[in-house]
Amino acid sequence: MEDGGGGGGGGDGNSMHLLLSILADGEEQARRLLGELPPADDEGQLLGQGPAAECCRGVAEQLLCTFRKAIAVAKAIEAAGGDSPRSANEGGAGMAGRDAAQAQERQGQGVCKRRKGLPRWTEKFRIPDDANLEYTPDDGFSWRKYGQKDILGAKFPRGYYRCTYRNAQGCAATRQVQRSDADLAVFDVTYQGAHTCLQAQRRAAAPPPPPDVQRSPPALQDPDMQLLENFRNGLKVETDGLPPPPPCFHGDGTTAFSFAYAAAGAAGYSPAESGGQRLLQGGGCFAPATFSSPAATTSAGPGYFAHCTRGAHESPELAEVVSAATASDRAGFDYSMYLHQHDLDAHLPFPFDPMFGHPSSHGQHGDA
DNA sequence: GCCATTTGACCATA
DNA sequence: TATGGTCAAATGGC
Repeated sequence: MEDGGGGGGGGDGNSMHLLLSILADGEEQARRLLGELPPADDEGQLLGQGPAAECCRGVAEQLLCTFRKAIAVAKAIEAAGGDSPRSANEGGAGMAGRDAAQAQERQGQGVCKRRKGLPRWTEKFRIPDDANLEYTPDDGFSWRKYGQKDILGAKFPRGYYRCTYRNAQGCAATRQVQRSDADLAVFDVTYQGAHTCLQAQRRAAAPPPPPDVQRSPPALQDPDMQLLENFRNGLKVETDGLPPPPPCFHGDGTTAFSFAYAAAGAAGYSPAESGGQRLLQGGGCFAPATFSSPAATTSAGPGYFAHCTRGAHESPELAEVVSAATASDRAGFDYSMYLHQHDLDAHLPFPFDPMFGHPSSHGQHGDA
């Protein structure tokens, strides 16, 4: 399934269309069922009916809602998987001239030259004004620099870092640090792969930081967060090639970047608007670009911002993740993290809010 | 001696 | 073929 999953492109597209067709059918039937039931009053009580009918209506509504969610997820997956790059795990297969250990390592870690199989997101760090030119963003993790390269069209070279514990603990996390051309005080830091090393575990075990200095890394130890992460992985979002979005102005006049409209373009999906943006203060703070909703997004201060461009590509786990996601509705899976109204309205012929339940609950994933 | 950084080369991808 | 990402030898600091 994984590589054959390589069929990821065309064959899966047909399957997805079939799936969408089935789901649409189910949705229609649920809708009809709902239509057959007497309407409810403002308080949800069925007019002139007993508890049984009320229960039926509730179930029918739930059914309709479930179908809508499933359709939305399927559409998002379909869109995200359209280009279906090969799985990173395939990277090692075609390699020649490298020793077996390297090939094995790459396969094992899902690493290929462009590491497409790993979750990828970009954050922005604003360094303190008094920082020297050698300053590099410190997210609290220990990184080892393994390369630097001049990037076409960029004034400053890009530094390549990997987790210090890559060898010792097999942590596949890497990051790329590049100073912004537009603002010397700003670094674009692209993370790829979550930390699986002990420092991530220590962080996970540590008491939560104050909301304005969120330091939890993308190493998602929490199963729910991992689920979210994995699901994100299947929803590719790229900002490359897009015109710069309008800046977001903070109250104090400073400017933060907004990458809200990542090119989910083809995917019709743009997560960053709410999913990834987080503003934090000053260099050294880590912006996990986690999955807070707009409501939960904190703006701890000017000058530091992060956005999430989960560029992960579909992964073999996606199906499993989606399955878990769709099945874990009661478990609090918040689809809105991934599927935003803007993104799906164009695809879905139904109102969106009901679809994701209670809007007020959005973004409260981390509240518990 | 160990570890991190630098840097040129290699290789995969687009 | 150009470009980006990674490797690994060389180098330097502790």
